[in-house]
Amino acid sequence: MDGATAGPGLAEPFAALLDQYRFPAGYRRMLLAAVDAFAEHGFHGTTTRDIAARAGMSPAALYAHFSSKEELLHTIMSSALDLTAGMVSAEASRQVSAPGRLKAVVTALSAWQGYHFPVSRVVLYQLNALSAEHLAEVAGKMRVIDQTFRAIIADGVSAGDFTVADVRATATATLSLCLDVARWYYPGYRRTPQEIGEMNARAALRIVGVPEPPT
Amino acid sequence: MDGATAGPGLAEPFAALLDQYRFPAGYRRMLLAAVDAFAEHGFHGTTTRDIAARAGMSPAALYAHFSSKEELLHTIMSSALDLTAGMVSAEASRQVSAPGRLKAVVTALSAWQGYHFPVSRVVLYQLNALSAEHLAEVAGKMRVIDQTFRAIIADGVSAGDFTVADVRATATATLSLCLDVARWYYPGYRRTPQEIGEMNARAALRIVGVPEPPT
DNA sequence: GTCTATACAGGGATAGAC
DNA sequence: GTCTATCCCTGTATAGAC
Repeated sequence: MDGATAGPGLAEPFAALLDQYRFPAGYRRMLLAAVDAFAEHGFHGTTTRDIAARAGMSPAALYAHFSSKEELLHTIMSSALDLTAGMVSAEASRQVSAPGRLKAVVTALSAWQGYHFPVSRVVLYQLNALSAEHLAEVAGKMRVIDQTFRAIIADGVSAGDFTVADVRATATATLSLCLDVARWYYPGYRRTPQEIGEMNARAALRIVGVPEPPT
Repeated sequence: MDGATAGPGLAEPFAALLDQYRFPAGYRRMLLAAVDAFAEHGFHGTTTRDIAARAGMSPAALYAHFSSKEELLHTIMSSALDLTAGMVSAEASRQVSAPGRLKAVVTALSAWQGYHFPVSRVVLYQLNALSAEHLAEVAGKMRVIDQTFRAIIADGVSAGDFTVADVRATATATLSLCLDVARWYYPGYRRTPQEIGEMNARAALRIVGVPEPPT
């Protein structure tokens, strides 16, 4: 339980994205400290004292901003998923062809999972620490991303670009490529998140039966 | 924290595999109860009282078999990984060609991750609850599986069967397909673990540039 | 909105009988 | 090897001052 006191932390790239929310300073410090702590030790393995110490504040300061540790977790997941889903939707609409859209979303989401691996780990692996209500809400946000993948693959099949036996299963497989990056990626890995994204896009296109990527 | 008292639990398929270890009855019940509890709530979210209740024993009975909760976790991971790595090696040696071996290991490992999803979740997502020594040992066992995948892909490239840009990255991608099954699979899913394995094998072969699976 | 101090429940582990 | 009883620390959350 070392935990760097204050300082940026591994969630620094995520911090930049939070700017658009205009959160109060203390609230924001606490939130980012919690992302790093939850990613390292999990929700139940993290104490409110640890979060507060990383944020450079007293344990009680947490409750000026959040009613409970669980609400803090929910805020992290909810904002992270809004940003992720928005990014995926934006990437999907930057191209028209199904191969172009699949390449764009797999590249971007894979890179995102590496670049933002602390918060992505929290989102993927701390779901069952949420209350039933919060879990249902968060699961709904995740479903939006899944449906984007399904729609792209279904379109590619309709257009005759893709050859797949099962649209839903293929969406799951291509999503697995992207999401699993958050599990194994670590800073200093020999490839950048962007490079990982490009290789995964190539793999995803092969999975749907497109041997060479579109330009 | 409901938790079915005693009874088989979702780790029942794993229980059958443990027979070869000839563990004492109480030890075995405690171990299986812990698999279900850790898979549901995580290591830190599980109490020794919860484990004992699921096993139908008193909290103190745990310490007749394990010196600590962490040692119990380590025992689960270590035995599960031995069984998994053994299964993967056996599948890899049942075929001679690289395409045949890749198909065999991806099918078997994907099905395994679905069939044994509780223990697989514990192995994949509770690693940082281990002591440094235990983590190093467990990571070594995981590396064996990764190297099996790398060897198959390298062989396929050498033999001219596969066309990949990066052997290690391709091993990671095909492994992601298999391992991520443990994250999203749930009992009652519309496809059986075996069917998931077969679809993932098809996807993995496409990733390495084999358009149609070998028979 | 931040602090110090603290209430109070919960959890890992042990003692000692059977 | 299993039980009952319990120790004692840790952790979430609150009270109340500034």
